[in-house]
Amino acid sequence: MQQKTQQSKLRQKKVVDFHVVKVACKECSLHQLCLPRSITGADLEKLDEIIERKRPLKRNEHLFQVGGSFNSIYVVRSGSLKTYSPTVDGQEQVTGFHLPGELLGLDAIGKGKHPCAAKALETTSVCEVPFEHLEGLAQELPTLQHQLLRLMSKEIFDDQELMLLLGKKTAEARLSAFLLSISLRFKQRGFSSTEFYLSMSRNDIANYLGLAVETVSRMFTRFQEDGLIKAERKHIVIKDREMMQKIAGMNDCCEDPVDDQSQLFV
Amino acid sequence: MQQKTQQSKLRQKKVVDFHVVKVACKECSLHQLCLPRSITGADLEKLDEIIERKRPLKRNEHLFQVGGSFNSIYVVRSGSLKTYSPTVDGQEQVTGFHLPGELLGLDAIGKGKHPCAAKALETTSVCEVPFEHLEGLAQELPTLQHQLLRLMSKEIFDDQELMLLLGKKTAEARLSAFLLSISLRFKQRGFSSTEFYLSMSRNDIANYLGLAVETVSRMFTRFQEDGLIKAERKHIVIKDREMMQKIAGMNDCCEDPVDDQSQLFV
DNA sequence: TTATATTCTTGACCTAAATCAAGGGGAAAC
DNA sequence: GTTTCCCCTTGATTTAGGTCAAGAATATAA
Repeated sequence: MQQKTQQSKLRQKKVVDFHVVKVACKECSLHQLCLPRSITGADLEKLDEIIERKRPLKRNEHLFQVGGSFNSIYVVRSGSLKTYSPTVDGQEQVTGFHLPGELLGLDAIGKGKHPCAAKALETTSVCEVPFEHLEGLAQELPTLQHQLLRLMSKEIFDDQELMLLLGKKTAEARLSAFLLSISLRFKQRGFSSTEFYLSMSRNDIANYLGLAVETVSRMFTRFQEDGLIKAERKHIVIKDREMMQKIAGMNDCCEDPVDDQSQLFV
Repeated sequence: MQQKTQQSKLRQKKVVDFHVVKVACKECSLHQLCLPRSITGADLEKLDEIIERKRPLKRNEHLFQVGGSFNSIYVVRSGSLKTYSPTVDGQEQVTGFHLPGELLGLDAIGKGKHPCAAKALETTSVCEVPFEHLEGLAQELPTLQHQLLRLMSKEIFDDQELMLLLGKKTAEARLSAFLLSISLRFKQRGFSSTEFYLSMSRNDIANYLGLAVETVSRMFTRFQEDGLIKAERKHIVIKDREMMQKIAGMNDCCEDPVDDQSQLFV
Protein backbone atom coordinates (compact mmCIF):
# COMPACT_ATOMS: atom_id res chain seq x y z
CA MET A 1 0.00 0.00 0.00
CA GLN A 2 2.59 2.42 1.14
CA GLN A 3 4.69 1.43 -1.80
CA LYS A 4 1.87 1.94 -4.20
CA THR A 5 1.30 5.46 -3.00
CA GLN A 6 4.95 6.23 -3.41
CA GLN A 7 4.97 4.96 -6.91
CA SER A 8 1.95 7.01 -7.81
CA LYS A 9 3.62 10.06 -6.44
CA LEU A 10 6.71 9.39 -8.47
CA ARG A 11 4.77 8.88 -11.61
CA GLN A 12 3.24 12.26 -10.97
CA LYS A 13 1.03 13.51 -13.75
CA LYS A 14 1.65 10.57 -16.04
CA VAL A 15 -1.25 8.47 -17.16
CA VAL A 16 -1.17 5.02 -15.69
CA ASP A 17 -1.25 2.59 -18.56
CA PHE A 18 -0.79 -1.10 -17.93
CA HIS A 19 0.47 -1.72 -21.41
CA VAL A 20 3.03 1.03 -21.68
CA VAL A 21 4.30 1.68 -18.22
CA LYS A 22 6.16 4.96 -18.10
CA VAL A 23 8.88 5.41 -15.56
CA ALA A 24 11.07 8.46 -15.72
CA CYS A 25 14.79 7.99 -16.34
CA LYS A 26 15.75 9.58 -13.10
CA GLU A 27 13.71 7.01 -11.23
CA CYS A 28 15.29 4.13 -13.04
CA SER A 29 17.50 1.90 -10.99
CA LEU A 30 20.06 1.83 -13.76
CA HIS A 31 20.15 5.56 -14.16
CA GLN A 32 23.73 6.12 -13.15
CA LEU A 33 24.92 3.42 -15.50
CA CYS A 34 22.94 4.64 -18.36
CA LEU A 35 23.35 8.33 -18.79
CA PRO A 36 26.42 10.40 -19.42
CA ARG A 37 27.17 12.07 -16.12
CA SER A 38 27.06 15.48 -17.65
CA ILE A 39 23.46 15.14 -18.70
CA THR A 40 21.28 16.42 -15.93
CA GLY A 41 18.36 18.70 -15.14
CA ALA A 42 16.54 20.05 -18.13
CA ASP A 43 18.50 17.93 -20.58
CA LEU A 44 17.58 14.82 -18.69
CA GLU A 45 13.93 15.71 -18.92
CA LYS A 46 14.25 16.14 -22.65
CA LEU A 47 15.73 12.71 -22.93
CA ASP A 48 13.08 11.31 -20.70
CA GLU A 49 10.39 12.74 -22.89
CA ILE A 50 11.42 10.89 -26.01
CA ILE A 51 11.88 7.52 -24.36
CA GLU A 52 9.06 5.04 -24.33
CA ARG A 53 8.80 2.06 -22.06
CA LYS A 54 7.14 -0.85 -23.69
CA ARG A 55 5.24 -3.54 -21.90
CA PRO A 56 7.53 -6.43 -20.96
CA LEU A 57 8.15 -9.11 -23.54
CA LYS A 58 7.52 -12.72 -22.66
CA ARG A 59 10.02 -15.45 -23.43
CA ASN A 60 10.32 -16.04 -27.19
CA GLU A 61 8.43 -12.89 -28.07
CA HIS A 62 10.03 -10.72 -30.73
CA LEU A 63 11.07 -7.15 -30.18
CA PHE A 64 11.53 -6.73 -33.92
CA GLN A 65 11.70 -8.96 -36.97
CA VAL A 66 14.16 -9.20 -39.84
CA GLY A 67 13.45 -6.57 -42.44
CA GLY A 68 11.23 -4.61 -40.09
CA SER A 69 11.56 -0.91 -40.63
CA PHE A 70 13.93 0.82 -38.29
CA ASN A 71 12.46 3.54 -36.15
CA SER A 72 13.99 3.18 -32.73
CA ILE A 73 16.92 1.86 -30.87
CA TYR A 74 16.23 -0.16 -27.75
CA VAL A 75 17.86 -0.48 -24.38
CA VAL A 76 17.43 -3.56 -22.23
CA ARG A 77 16.16 -2.70 -18.77
CA SER A 78 15.80 -6.21 -17.42
CA GLY A 79 15.89 -9.71 -18.83
CA SER A 80 17.82 -10.49 -22.01
CA LEU A 81 17.45 -10.97 -25.74
CA LYS A 82 19.25 -12.57 -28.62
CA THR A 83 19.59 -11.10 -32.07
CA TYR A 84 19.83 -13.40 -35.04
CA SER A 85 19.58 -13.31 -38.79
CA PRO A 86 18.45 -15.93 -41.25
CA THR A 87 21.11 -17.53 -43.42
CA VAL A 88 20.63 -18.67 -46.99
CA ASP A 89 20.05 -22.28 -46.03
CA GLY A 90 17.18 -21.39 -43.74
CA GLN A 91 19.25 -21.69 -40.59
CA GLU A 92 19.59 -18.88 -38.15
CA GLN A 93 22.79 -17.19 -37.15
CA VAL A 94 22.87 -15.74 -33.65
CA THR A 95 24.63 -12.39 -33.87
CA GLY A 96 24.50 -11.29 -30.27
CA PHE A 97 23.10 -11.44 -26.77
CA HIS A 98 21.84 -8.34 -25.01
CA LEU A 99 21.93 -7.95 -21.26
CA PRO A 100 20.46 -5.20 -19.09
CA GLY A 101 21.89 -1.82 -19.96
CA GLU A 102 22.87 -2.85 -23.47
CA LEU A 103 21.60 -1.52 -26.80
CA LEU A 104 19.92 -3.12 -29.78
CA GLY A 105 19.32 -1.82 -33.25
CA LEU A 106 22.44 0.17 -34.02
CA ASP A 107 23.10 -2.03 -37.03
CA ALA A 108 19.85 -0.92 -38.63
CA ILE A 109 20.55 2.81 -38.93
CA GLY A 110 22.43 2.42 -42.19
CA LYS A 111 19.74 0.71 -44.23
CA GLY A 112 16.69 1.80 -42.29
CA LYS A 113 15.69 -1.85 -41.91
CA HIS A 114 16.57 -4.38 -39.25
CA PRO A 115 19.11 -6.85 -40.64
CA CYS A 116 18.38 -9.19 -37.77
CA ALA A 117 15.52 -10.18 -35.49
CA ALA A 118 15.48 -9.75 -31.72
CA LYS A 119 13.81 -12.30 -29.49
CA ALA A 120 13.44 -12.30 -25.71
CA LEU A 121 15.25 -15.13 -23.93
CA GLU A 122 13.18 -14.60 -20.81
CA THR A 123 10.69 -12.04 -19.55
CA THR A 124 12.31 -8.83 -20.66
CA SER A 125 11.59 -5.14 -20.56
CA VAL A 126 13.14 -2.55 -22.80
CA CYS A 127 13.12 1.19 -23.32
CA GLU A 128 12.38 2.36 -26.82
CA VAL A 129 14.19 5.43 -28.08
CA PRO A 130 12.77 6.80 -31.33
CA PHE A 131 15.79 7.40 -33.47
CA GLU A 132 14.65 10.58 -35.15
CA HIS A 133 14.10 12.19 -31.80
CA LEU A 134 17.42 10.93 -30.56
CA GLU A 135 19.18 12.36 -33.58
CA GLY A 136 17.44 15.67 -33.10
CA LEU A 137 18.40 15.75 -29.48
CA ALA A 138 21.98 14.82 -30.27
CA GLN A 139 22.01 17.82 -32.53
CA GLU A 140 21.27 20.01 -29.55
CA LEU A 141 23.37 18.22 -26.97
CA PRO A 142 27.01 17.75 -27.95
CA THR A 143 27.57 15.35 -25.07
CA LEU A 144 24.85 13.12 -26.36
CA GLN A 145 26.19 13.16 -29.91
CA HIS A 146 29.59 12.27 -28.58
CA GLN A 147 28.18 9.49 -26.43
CA LEU A 148 26.29 8.06 -29.37
CA LEU A 149 29.40 8.00 -31.55
CA ARG A 150 31.39 6.41 -28.76
CA LEU A 151 28.81 3.71 -28.28
CA MET A 152 28.75 2.82 -31.93
CA SER A 153 32.51 2.79 -32.00
CA LYS A 154 32.54 0.41 -29.09
CA GLU A 155 30.19 -1.88 -30.93
CA ILE A 156 32.56 -1.92 -33.91
CA PHE A 157 35.46 -2.64 -31.63
CA ASP A 158 33.64 -5.47 -29.88
CA ASP A 159 32.62 -7.03 -33.16
CA GLN A 160 36.24 -7.04 -34.23
CA GLU A 161 37.19 -8.88 -31.07
CA LEU A 162 34.59 -11.45 -31.85
CA MET A 163 35.84 -11.80 -35.41
CA LEU A 164 39.22 -12.62 -34.00
CA LEU A 165 37.64 -15.23 -31.77
CA LEU A 166 35.72 -16.83 -34.62
CA GLY A 167 38.60 -16.72 -37.03
CA LYS A 168 41.48 -17.96 -34.97
CA LYS A 169 40.51 -19.51 -31.67
CA THR A 170 39.88 -23.11 -30.65
CA ALA A 171 36.53 -24.26 -29.31
CA GLU A 172 37.79 -24.13 -25.74
CA ALA A 173 39.15 -20.60 -26.17
CA ARG A 174 35.85 -19.48 -27.66
CA LEU A 175 33.72 -20.79 -24.84
CA SER A 176 36.10 -19.49 -22.23
CA ALA A 177 36.12 -16.04 -23.80
CA PHE A 178 32.35 -16.12 -24.06
CA LEU A 179 31.86 -16.91 -20.39
CA LEU A 180 34.36 -14.28 -19.35
CA SER A 181 32.66 -11.72 -21.55
CA ILE A 182 29.28 -12.44 -20.00
CA SER A 183 30.88 -12.31 -16.58
CA LEU A 184 32.43 -8.92 -17.29
CA ARG A 185 29.20 -7.53 -18.63
CA PHE A 186 27.31 -8.62 -15.53
CA LYS A 187 29.99 -7.07 -13.39
CA GLN A 188 29.70 -3.77 -15.24
CA ARG A 189 26.00 -3.77 -14.46
CA GLY A 190 26.64 -4.31 -10.78
CA PHE A 191 25.84 -8.02 -10.69
CA SER A 192 28.12 -10.81 -9.52
CA SER A 193 30.88 -11.57 -11.96
CA THR A 194 31.57 -15.04 -10.58
CA GLU A 195 28.09 -16.43 -10.42
CA PHE A 196 25.35 -15.88 -12.95
CA TYR A 197 22.50 -17.35 -14.91
CA LEU A 198 22.87 -17.96 -18.63
CA SER A 199 19.49 -17.26 -20.14
CA MET A 200 20.44 -18.59 -23.56
CA SER A 201 20.44 -22.26 -24.56
CA ARG A 202 23.55 -24.26 -25.35
CA ASN A 203 22.31 -24.23 -28.89
CA ASP A 204 22.32 -20.45 -29.03
CA ILE A 205 25.78 -20.32 -27.52
CA ALA A 206 27.10 -22.83 -30.02
CA ASN A 207 25.49 -20.97 -32.89
CA TYR A 208 26.90 -17.67 -31.70
CA LEU A 209 30.40 -19.10 -31.30
CA GLY A 210 30.38 -20.91 -34.60
CA LEU A 211 30.49 -24.36 -33.01
CA ALA A 212 28.31 -27.47 -32.86
CA VAL A 213 26.11 -27.90 -29.77
CA GLU A 214 27.89 -31.11 -28.96
CA THR A 215 31.22 -29.34 -28.88
CA VAL A 216 29.93 -26.69 -26.51
CA SER A 217 28.45 -29.32 -24.28
CA ARG A 218 31.73 -31.23 -24.20
CA MET A 219 33.62 -28.06 -23.35
CA PHE A 220 31.28 -27.31 -20.45
CA THR A 221 31.93 -30.80 -19.17
CA ARG A 222 35.66 -30.45 -19.58
CA PHE A 223 35.77 -27.06 -17.87
CA GLN A 224 33.95 -28.59 -14.92
CA GLU A 225 36.28 -31.58 -14.76
CA ASP A 226 39.22 -29.19 -14.77
CA GLY A 227 37.68 -27.18 -11.96
CA LEU A 228 37.43 -23.99 -13.99
CA ILE A 229 33.71 -23.58 -13.55
CA LYS A 230 30.72 -25.11 -11.87
CA ALA A 231 27.85 -25.43 -14.28
CA GLU A 232 24.50 -26.71 -13.21
CA ARG A 233 22.27 -26.35 -16.16
CA LYS A 234 22.22 -22.60 -16.78
CA HIS A 235 23.58 -21.57 -13.45
CA ILE A 236 27.29 -20.85 -13.82
CA VAL A 237 30.02 -20.27 -11.25
CA ILE A 238 33.43 -19.09 -12.40
CA LYS A 239 35.94 -20.86 -10.18
CA ASP A 240 39.30 -20.19 -11.81
CA ARG A 241 39.08 -16.94 -13.73
CA GLU A 242 42.87 -16.70 -14.05
CA MET A 243 43.09 -20.00 -15.87
CA MET A 244 40.10 -19.23 -18.04
CA GLN A 245 41.72 -16.03 -19.20
CA LYS A 246 44.78 -18.00 -20.14
CA ILE A 247 42.68 -20.45 -22.12
CA ALA A 248 40.76 -17.68 -23.80
CA GLY A 249 44.07 -16.19 -24.92
CA MET A 250 42.84 -12.84 -23.77
CA ASN A 251 44.23 -9.57 -24.84
CA ASP A 252 44.88 -7.39 -21.84
CA CYS A 253 42.37 -4.93 -23.20
CA CYS A 254 39.53 -7.16 -22.06
CA GLU A 255 40.39 -6.43 -18.49
CA ASP A 256 40.04 -2.71 -18.88
CA PRO A 257 38.42 -0.97 -15.99
CA VAL A 258 34.70 -0.44 -16.26
CA ASP A 259 33.87 2.60 -18.28
CA ASP A 260 30.98 4.48 -16.75
CA GLN A 261 30.39 6.35 -19.94
CA SER A 262 29.73 3.21 -21.86
CA GLN A 263 25.98 3.31 -21.70
CA LEU A 264 23.35 5.67 -22.94
CA PHE A 265 19.93 4.93 -21.54
CA VAL A 266 18.21 2.26 -19.63
CA MET B 1 52.41 23.66 -68.27
CA GLN B 2 48.85 24.41 -69.10
CA GLN B 3 47.81 21.87 -66.51
CA LYS B 4 50.02 23.38 -63.92
CA THR B 5 48.52 26.79 -64.39
CA GLN B 6 45.07 25.33 -64.04
CA GLN B 7 45.96 23.59 -60.85
CA SER B 8 47.45 26.73 -59.42
CA LYS B 9 44.29 28.56 -60.22
CA LEU B 10 42.20 25.96 -58.54
CA ARG B 11 44.30 25.89 -55.45
CA GLN B 12 43.80 29.63 -55.29
CA LYS B 13 45.15 31.21 -52.15
CA LYS B 14 46.42 27.99 -50.62
CA VAL B 15 50.07 27.65 -49.72
CA VAL B 16 51.84 25.09 -51.82
CA ASP B 17 53.43 22.60 -49.48
CA PHE B 18 55.14 19.53 -50.81
CA HIS B 19 54.66 17.60 -47.61
CA VAL B 20 50.99 18.22 -47.03
CA VAL B 21 49.46 18.76 -50.42
CA LYS B 22 46.11 20.42 -50.03
CA VAL B 23 43.49 19.78 -52.63
CA ALA B 24 39.99 21.02 -52.04
CA CYS B 25 37.19 18.48 -51.76
CA LYS B 26 35.31 19.90 -54.67
CA GLU B 27 38.32 19.25 -56.89
CA CYS B 28 38.67 15.68 -55.76
CA SER B 29 37.89 13.07 -58.34
CA LEU B 30 35.93 11.10 -55.80
CA HIS B 31 33.87 14.04 -54.67
CA GLN B 32 30.51 12.76 -55.76
CA LEU B 33 31.11 9.46 -54.07
CA CYS B 34 32.30 10.98 -50.92
CA LEU B 35 29.99 13.68 -49.80
CA PRO B 36 26.34 13.57 -48.96
CA ARG B 37 24.61 15.21 -51.89
CA SER B 38 22.97 17.76 -49.71
CA ILE B 39 26.24 19.22 -48.54
CA THR B 40 27.23 22.01 -50.87
CA GLY B 41 28.39 25.58 -51.01
CA ALA B 42 29.39 27.09 -47.73
CA ASP B 43 29.02 23.81 -45.85
CA LEU B 44 31.34 22.12 -48.27
CA GLU B 45 33.95 24.77 -47.66
CA LYS B 46 33.67 24.23 -43.93
CA LEU B 47 34.29 20.55 -44.43
CA ASP B 48 37.13 21.26 -46.74
CA GLU B 49 38.77 23.43 -44.16
CA ILE B 50 39.10 20.76 -41.53
CA ILE B 51 40.43 18.07 -43.84
CA GLU B 52 44.13 17.56 -44.18
CA ARG B 53 45.84 15.73 -46.98
CA LYS B 54 48.87 13.87 -45.85
CA ARG B 55 51.81 13.04 -48.03
CA PRO B 56 51.39 9.64 -49.66
CA LEU B 57 52.45 6.58 -47.70
CA LYS B 58 54.88 4.14 -49.24
CA ARG B 59 54.27 0.41 -49.18
CA ASN B 60 54.56 -0.99 -45.64
CA GLU B 61 54.50 2.43 -44.04
CA HIS B 62 52.14 2.82 -41.12
CA LEU B 63 49.31 5.31 -41.00
CA PHE B 64 48.92 4.66 -37.29
CA GLN B 65 50.14 2.13 -34.76
CA VAL B 66 48.38 0.04 -32.15
CA GLY B 67 47.71 2.06 -29.03
CA GLY B 68 48.40 5.32 -30.82
CA SER B 69 46.16 8.09 -29.58
CA PHE B 70 43.11 8.69 -31.67
CA ASN B 71 42.76 12.14 -33.14
CA SER B 72 41.46 11.72 -36.63
CA ILE B 73 39.60 9.43 -38.90
CA TYR B 74 41.08 8.77 -42.30
CA VAL B 75 39.70 8.29 -45.77
CA VAL B 76 41.59 6.44 -48.46
CA ARG B 77 42.01 8.51 -51.60
CA SER B 78 44.10 6.09 -53.58
CA GLY B 79 45.98 2.89 -52.90
CA SER B 80 44.96 0.59 -50.06
CA LEU B 81 45.74 -0.36 -46.49
CA LYS B 82 45.25 -3.21 -44.11
CA THR B 83 44.38 -2.87 -40.44
CA TYR B 84 45.58 -5.49 -38.00
CA SER B 85 45.97 -6.02 -34.30
CA PRO B 86 48.47 -8.05 -32.36
CA THR B 87 47.22 -11.23 -30.71
CA VAL B 88 48.43 -12.64 -27.41
CA ASP B 89 50.80 -15.08 -29.04
CA GLY B 90 52.62 -12.36 -30.94
CA GLN B 91 50.84 -13.08 -34.19
CA GLU B 92 48.91 -10.48 -36.06
CA GLN B 93 45.24 -10.61 -36.88
CA VAL B 94 44.19 -8.75 -40.02
CA THR B 95 40.92 -7.00 -39.25
CA GLY B 96 40.24 -5.31 -42.54
CA PHE B 97 41.30 -3.98 -45.92
CA HIS B 98 40.59 -0.42 -46.94
CA LEU B 99 40.10 0.61 -50.55
CA PRO B 100 39.74 4.09 -52.02
CA GLY B 101 36.76 5.92 -50.59
CA GLU B 102 36.70 3.85 -47.42
CA LEU B 103 37.22 4.96 -43.84
CA LEU B 104 39.67 3.97 -41.13
CA GLY B 105 39.69 4.65 -37.44
CA LEU B 106 36.03 4.45 -36.47
CA ASP B 107 36.83 1.69 -34.02
CA ALA B 108 39.07 4.03 -32.02
CA ILE B 109 36.51 6.65 -31.04
CA GLY B 110 35.33 4.68 -28.04
CA LYS B 111 38.62 4.30 -26.22
CA GLY B 112 40.49 7.22 -27.73
CA LYS B 113 43.26 4.84 -28.76
CA HIS B 114 43.73 2.82 -31.89
CA PRO B 115 42.99 -0.85 -31.18
CA CYS B 116 44.70 -1.80 -34.42
CA ALA B 117 47.50 -0.62 -36.67
CA ALA B 118 47.08 0.50 -40.28
CA LYS B 119 49.74 -0.26 -42.87
CA ALA B 120 49.83 0.71 -46.54
CA LEU B 121 49.72 -2.23 -48.95
CA GLU B 122 51.00 -0.06 -51.78
CA THR B 123 51.65 3.62 -52.34
CA THR B 124 48.63 5.17 -50.72
CA SER B 125 47.26 8.61 -50.05
CA VAL B 126 44.68 9.45 -47.44
CA CYS B 127 42.73 12.43 -46.18
CA GLU B 128 42.92 13.08 -42.49
CA VAL B 129 39.82 14.36 -40.75
CA PRO B 130 40.47 15.63 -37.22
CA PHE B 131 37.72 14.05 -35.19
CA GLU B 132 37.08 16.94 -32.84
CA HIS B 133 36.49 19.24 -35.76
CA LEU B 134 34.29 16.68 -37.42
CA GLU B 135 32.21 16.28 -34.29
CA GLY B 136 31.88 20.03 -34.00
CA LEU B 137 30.82 20.30 -37.59
CA ALA B 138 28.34 17.46 -37.22
CA GLN B 139 26.84 19.45 -34.40
CA GLU B 140 26.11 22.24 -36.84
CA LEU B 141 25.15 20.18 -39.84
CA PRO B 142 22.39 17.63 -39.19
CA THR B 143 23.03 15.94 -42.52
CA LEU B 144 26.61 15.32 -41.54
CA GLN B 145 25.66 13.92 -38.15
CA HIS B 146 23.20 11.63 -39.83
CA GLN B 147 25.75 10.54 -42.39
CA LEU B 148 28.28 9.80 -39.70
CA LEU B 149 25.84 7.64 -37.76
CA ARG B 150 24.86 5.82 -40.92
CA LEU B 151 28.44 5.09 -41.77
CA MET B 152 29.17 3.67 -38.37
CA SER B 153 26.04 1.61 -38.52
CA LYS B 154 27.13 0.22 -41.85
CA GLU B 155 30.44 -0.76 -40.36
CA ILE B 156 28.65 -2.66 -37.59
CA PHE B 157 26.45 -4.35 -40.14
CA ASP B 158 29.41 -5.34 -42.31
CA ASP B 159 31.28 -6.72 -39.34
CA GLN B 160 28.32 -8.90 -38.51
CA GLU B 161 28.32 -10.27 -42.02
CA LEU B 162 31.95 -11.14 -41.61
CA MET B 163 31.28 -12.80 -38.28
CA LEU B 164 28.79 -15.01 -40.01
CA LEU B 165 31.40 -15.86 -42.61
CA LEU B 166 34.02 -16.71 -40.03
CA GLY B 167 31.67 -18.64 -37.82
CA LYS B 168 29.78 -20.78 -40.26
CA LYS B 169 31.23 -20.89 -43.74
CA THR B 170 33.64 -23.30 -45.40
CA ALA B 171 37.00 -22.21 -46.73
CA GLU B 172 35.66 -22.06 -50.26
CA ALA B 173 32.66 -19.97 -49.25
CA ARG B 174 34.92 -17.58 -47.38
CA LEU B 175 37.26 -16.96 -50.27
CA SER B 176 34.41 -16.65 -52.71
CA ALA B 177 32.63 -14.14 -50.49
CA PHE B 178 35.86 -12.25 -50.03
CA LEU B 179 36.49 -11.91 -53.75
CA LEU B 180 32.91 -10.86 -54.39
CA SER B 181 33.11 -8.30 -51.63
CA ILE B 182 36.24 -6.77 -53.10
CA SER B 183 34.63 -6.85 -56.52
CA LEU B 184 31.55 -5.04 -55.23
CA ARG B 185 33.60 -2.43 -53.47
CA PHE B 186 35.60 -1.69 -56.60
CA LYS B 187 32.38 -1.44 -58.55
CA GLN B 188 30.97 1.04 -56.06
CA ARG B 189 34.03 3.19 -56.61
CA GLY B 190 33.58 3.12 -60.35
CA PHE B 191 36.24 0.53 -61.13
CA SER B 192 35.75 -2.74 -62.94
CA SER B 193 33.97 -5.35 -60.88
CA THR B 194 35.17 -8.28 -62.94
CA GLU B 195 38.83 -7.53 -63.18
CA PHE B 196 40.98 -6.09 -60.45
CA TYR B 197 44.28 -6.16 -58.64
CA LEU B 198 44.52 -7.60 -55.14
CA SER B 199 47.08 -5.51 -53.33
CA MET B 200 47.19 -7.80 -50.31
CA SER B 201 49.23 -11.00 -50.07
CA ARG B 202 47.72 -14.47 -49.87
CA ASN B 203 48.95 -14.48 -46.32
CA ASP B 204 46.93 -11.40 -45.44
CA ILE B 205 43.85 -12.85 -47.10
CA ALA B 206 44.24 -16.11 -45.21
CA ASN B 207 44.75 -14.29 -41.95
CA TYR B 208 41.73 -12.11 -42.54
CA LEU B 209 39.52 -15.08 -43.43
CA GLY B 210 40.71 -17.21 -40.55
CA LEU B 211 42.37 -19.79 -42.80
CA ALA B 212 45.86 -21.14 -43.44
CA VAL B 213 47.77 -19.70 -46.40
CA GLU B 214 47.95 -23.13 -47.92
CA THR B 215 44.18 -23.45 -47.86
CA VAL B 216 43.73 -20.10 -49.58
CA SER B 217 46.25 -21.06 -52.20
CA ARG B 218 44.49 -24.34 -52.83
CA MET B 219 41.14 -22.59 -53.14
CA PHE B 220 42.56 -20.15 -55.69
CA THR B 221 43.79 -23.11 -57.68
CA ARG B 222 40.48 -24.91 -57.42
CA PHE B 223 38.49 -21.83 -58.44
CA GLN B 224 40.68 -21.54 -61.51
CA GLU B 225 40.29 -25.21 -62.39
CA ASP B 226 36.54 -24.83 -62.09
CA GLY B 227 36.61 -21.79 -64.35
CA LEU B 228 35.23 -19.43 -61.73
CA ILE B 229 38.11 -17.02 -61.86
CA LYS B 230 41.34 -16.34 -63.61
CA ALA B 231 44.07 -15.53 -61.15
CA GLU B 232 47.50 -14.56 -62.26
CA ARG B 233 49.33 -13.67 -59.14
CA LYS B 234 47.43 -10.65 -57.81
CA HIS B 235 45.55 -9.90 -60.96
CA ILE B 236 42.06 -11.39 -60.67
CA VAL B 237 39.31 -11.86 -63.24
CA ILE B 238 35.88 -12.97 -62.10
CA LYS B 239 34.58 -15.32 -64.76
CA ASP B 240 31.49 -16.88 -63.22
CA ARG B 241 30.02 -14.47 -60.70
CA GLU B 242 26.73 -16.38 -60.55
CA MET B 243 28.42 -19.56 -59.43
CA MET B 244 30.65 -17.75 -56.99
CA GLN B 245 27.64 -16.22 -55.32
CA LYS B 246 26.16 -19.65 -54.96
CA ILE B 247 29.36 -20.94 -53.39
CA ALA B 248 29.60 -17.97 -51.08
CA GLY B 249 26.08 -18.74 -49.90
CA MET B 250 25.24 -15.11 -50.28
CA ASN B 251 22.38 -13.39 -48.68
CA ASP B 252 20.48 -11.37 -51.22
CA CYS B 253 21.34 -8.27 -49.28
CA CYS B 254 24.86 -8.34 -50.65
CA GLU B 255 23.57 -7.48 -54.06
CA ASP B 256 21.90 -4.32 -52.90
CA PRO B 257 22.15 -1.42 -55.29
CA VAL B 258 25.01 0.92 -54.70
CA ASP B 259 24.23 3.46 -52.04
CA ASP B 260 25.60 6.84 -52.99
CA GLN B 261 25.23 8.04 -49.47
CA SER B 262 27.59 5.45 -48.16
CA GLN B 263 30.67 7.59 -48.09
CA LEU B 264 31.68 10.69 -46.25
CA PHE B 265 34.88 12.18 -47.58
CA VAL B 266 37.65 11.28 -49.90
C1' DT C 1 73.86 -9.67 -63.69
C1' DT C 2 73.74 -13.06 -59.67
C1' DA C 3 72.41 -13.89 -54.94
C1' DT C 4 69.00 -13.94 -51.33
C1' DA C 5 64.73 -13.68 -49.51
C1' DT C 6 59.85 -13.67 -49.85
C1' DT C 7 55.71 -15.38 -51.39
C1' DC C 8 53.14 -18.85 -53.50
C1' DT C 9 51.96 -23.59 -54.65
C1' DT C 10 51.56 -28.56 -54.07
C1' DG C 11 51.71 -32.95 -51.61
C1' DA C 12 51.43 -36.01 -47.40
C1' DC C 13 49.73 -36.38 -43.03
C1' DC C 14 47.19 -35.35 -38.77
C1' DT C 15 44.08 -33.29 -35.55
C1' DA C 16 40.12 -30.53 -33.90
C1' DA C 17 35.73 -30.31 -34.35
C1' DA C 18 31.55 -31.71 -37.18
C1' DT C 19 28.34 -35.20 -37.86
C1' DC C 20 25.79 -39.23 -36.68
C1' DA C 21 23.52 -41.81 -33.18
C1' DA C 22 21.51 -42.80 -28.85
C1' DG C 23 20.03 -41.85 -24.20
C1' DG C 24 18.79 -39.07 -20.04
C1' DG C 25 16.57 -35.26 -17.57
C1' DG C 26 13.54 -31.07 -17.03
C1' DA C 27 9.93 -28.25 -18.15
C1' DA C 28 5.65 -27.54 -20.09
C1' DA C 29 1.16 -29.54 -21.65
C1' DC C 30 -2.57 -32.42 -20.89
C1' DG D 1 -0.01 -37.12 -12.10
C1' DT D 2 1.70 -38.63 -16.55
C1' DT D 3 3.00 -37.69 -21.14
C1' DT D 4 5.39 -35.15 -24.58
C1' DC D 5 8.85 -32.57 -26.22
C1' DC D 6 12.93 -30.26 -26.09
C1' DC D 7 17.38 -29.59 -24.36
C1' DC D 8 21.50 -31.46 -22.95
C1' DT D 9 25.09 -34.93 -22.70
C1' DT D 10 28.09 -38.70 -24.19
C1' DG D 11 30.19 -41.92 -27.48
C1' DA D 12 31.75 -43.39 -32.25
C1' DT D 13 33.06 -41.99 -36.68
C1' DT D 14 34.21 -38.80 -40.40
C1' DT D 15 36.18 -34.85 -42.53
C1' DA D 16 37.65 -30.11 -43.51
C1' DG D 17 41.21 -27.78 -42.96
C1' DG D 18 45.62 -27.17 -40.28
C1' DT D 19 50.49 -28.42 -40.03
C1' DC D 20 54.76 -29.96 -41.90
C1' DA D 21 57.80 -30.19 -45.69
C1' DA D 22 59.69 -29.13 -50.03
C1' DG D 23 59.98 -26.93 -54.29
C1' DA D 24 58.79 -23.05 -57.82
C1' DA D 25 58.18 -18.41 -58.93
C1' DT D 26 58.93 -13.57 -58.06
C1' DA D 27 60.74 -9.80 -55.83
C1' DT D 28 64.61 -7.47 -53.55
C1' DA D 29 69.35 -6.71 -52.77
C1' DA D 30 74.05 -6.77 -53.91
